[in-house]
Order: sequence, then C-alpha cells, then structure tokens
Amino acid sequence: MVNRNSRASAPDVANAAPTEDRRAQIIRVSAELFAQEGYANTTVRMIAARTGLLSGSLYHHFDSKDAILEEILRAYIFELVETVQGVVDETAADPLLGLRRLILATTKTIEHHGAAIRILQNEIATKFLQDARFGYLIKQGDVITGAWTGVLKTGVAKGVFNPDIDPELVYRFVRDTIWVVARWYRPGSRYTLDMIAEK
Amino acid sequence: MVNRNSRASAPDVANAAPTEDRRAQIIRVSAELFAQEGYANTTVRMIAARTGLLSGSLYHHFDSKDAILEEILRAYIFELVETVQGVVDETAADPLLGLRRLILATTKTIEHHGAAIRILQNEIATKFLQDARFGYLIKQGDVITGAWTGVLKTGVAKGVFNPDIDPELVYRFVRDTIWVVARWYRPGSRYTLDMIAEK
DNA sequence: GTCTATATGAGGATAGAC
DNA sequence: GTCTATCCTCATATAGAC
Repeated sequence: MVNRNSRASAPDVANAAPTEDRRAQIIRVSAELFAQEGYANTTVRMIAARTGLLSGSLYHHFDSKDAILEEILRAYIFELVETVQGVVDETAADPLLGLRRLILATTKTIEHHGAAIRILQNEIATKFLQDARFGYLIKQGDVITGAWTGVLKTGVAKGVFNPDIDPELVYRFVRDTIWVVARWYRPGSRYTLDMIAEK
Repeated sequence: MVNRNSRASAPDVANAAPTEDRRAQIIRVSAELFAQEGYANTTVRMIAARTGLLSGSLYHHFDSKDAILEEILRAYIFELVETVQGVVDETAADPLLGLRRLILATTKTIEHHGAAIRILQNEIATKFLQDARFGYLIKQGDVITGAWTGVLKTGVAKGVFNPDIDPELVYRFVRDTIWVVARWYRPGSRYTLDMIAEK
C-alpha cells in the first residue's frame, strides 16, 4: 500500500524496529522492579528514572503499565510452553526421564526469566492476572499443567510412579518448589535433581 | 488515678475490651484479603465493606492500614518464635529429632496462620517490610533462623548431617518449601515428613 | 523520541454529626 | 461505634511543545 522507496530524506529503516533497544531496556528494568518491589508498588516514575527518562516518555513505547507487564510474562510463558512441549514429545515412552527433563528444563528457565517467575509467583493469586488482558496466561498455564500431569499419569499407568499421587497436586508442588529456587538462585541446580527421589 | 466507681450511668466495662470482637473481625477479614489480593491491592474500603462498615469507621479501631498488617504478622511471628524455641530446648541432644520437630511445628502453624504466612511470602521482599515499623519482624526472624541453623550445625558437628551443607541456605529452602504447602493447604501433612530424607 | 505540564481518578486518612 | 463528607497525596495517563 505504501511506496516505501518514495520517501525523500528519512532513512529507510522505519520498519526495522528502530526503538527496540529502548523497549528492551524498559522491559528489563521493569521486570527487575516488578519482581523486587511488587507490581503495585512499582510506579511508572521509578521505571522511567532507572531508564533515564521521565514518566511521560514511557508512553511513547508502551500503551500502559499493564502492557509492560504483559510483554514480560508473555515472553516467559510462551518460551516455557515450547520447551515443555518439546520435552513431552521427546520422552513420550519414558515418564521418569520425562519428569526429570521437565524439572531440569523448568529450572533452567530461571536463568533468563528469573524476574518473570518471581513476578508470577507473587502476583498469580491477585485478581488482575485473571482479568481479560491476561487470559492467555491461564490458557498457556493450562497447557503446561496438562503436559506435566500427562507425564505423571503415564508414569502411574506404567507403574513407574506411586499410584495414589494426585498428578495436579504433585505438579503444582514441584513447580512451586522449583520457583522457590528462583528466589535464592546463585549456584548450580544441585538440589533439584535429588528431589526426583521423593516420588 | 481514675476513680473507676464514680461514673454514673456507663457500665463498668470500659477497660474490658468491649470492641474486641470487631477488632478480631477486621483482623480476620484483612488477613484474608492481604493474602489473596496482596497488601497494596487491598483497599481500606474493601476491608470495611467485608466487615459491614464504611472505611472511616475502621479508624476507630486501628490507626492505619499498616497497623492492621502489623498486628496480623506480629501474632504469627511471636507464636512461631515461642514454638521454635520450645522445640530447640527439648531436643538439644538430638539434632535429627530437632529438625523433624521444627519442620512439623512450622507446618502446623499453617493451620491457624495460613494467611499470615502467605502475606509474608508475598511481601517479604518489598521495601515496606524493611521499614522501621516492621523491624521486629526482621529481629524475630533472625531468632528463628538462629534456631534452625543451630540445630543444623549441631547435626553437622555430630556427623548426623552432610558436612558440606550451608545451614542458612538449607533452612531458607526448607522454610520456603513448607510455605509452598501453605498455598495449597488442604489435606494432612504427609509430604513434609518424607522430605527429611533428602538431607 | 523526550520533555513540560496537567487532567483525572483512586486511596489513605481526618473531622464532626449522630 | 458508625456514618457522612471531604482533604490530601500520589499514581496513571494524556496533550502538545521541542
């Protein structure tokens, strides 16, 4: 529709995400603040100050404070879904290996998405995450839950896991225990591997 | 200083906590809201509405929203300190039993102080808990930490526990893992006992 | 793309009538 | 002890100059 070559002096990079650096910076700064101070306690002025801007300028890059949060969580949840589905596909025949790999893969996401996990852990119970805007979180969360419980149920069926476990409860407990690690993350993930024993 | 018998028509119960029921109700309602919605997301108007009051009336019973939170957390932390010290005193000679009992006792506090634990878990990282008003929390928290690490160090010295553990790290991890249970609390505490195995 | 200035609204808290 | 009415502050978000 637009003749991209007819513009006179403006460099032809208008569609090449010229503001991506600033956006990324805002995302990174916001994630840290949301995780450490809590979403409600973090003001747009704090975000702006740490980015080297004034608050009004943020709205050139994002529609709202909510939109920033959404982008942080979206990046995390979709990567996790992809990872989890990959593990499930590769380990369909071996539930014990599948569970091991799920735990390992989930633990590894702490490295790059530690802030997102801490935000989710702190804010997941609050209303605003159940608002329409964050519906995709519930949806993708269900996909992930399904993957874990699928592996656990297969394991039970095959006699690998204790038959009187509640798959969903076990999943949530293991997940939250991994997330606890995100709070104290420092060394390698030694403890998590041992945890498999208690199934 | 005051002649308590000289008052004319008012019943002589002025010092007998005549508002204790209302206070308790406000505390209970607030604890639930703080735990579920988060402290910052809970408004005094929400608390008042669930109590059957209007917001202004709350200030007859409490000085501020902070004061309500403080009372909730204070009740929890001091009971926990007492419990933990009792366990330590009784099990000085047997670190393994001491650890078992600490885990069990801490888990049991979930029953009556579940909301307080969830609040602490969600808000502990935020600034306001480090403010002067909540200094006692840090202080009593240190007492509890000292009790746990004491038991763990004694255990290491006696050769009961693996010598290359970091007592403080182990404590925090175990504590947080127990607190995870507080989120999904429903049945009896079966899993927690097994957990001892992984030391 | 960032700034200045400001609209708009919400939340904590207070004063005084009942 | 509760209500009505309201103050004050602070946070999100917008408009328009630069």
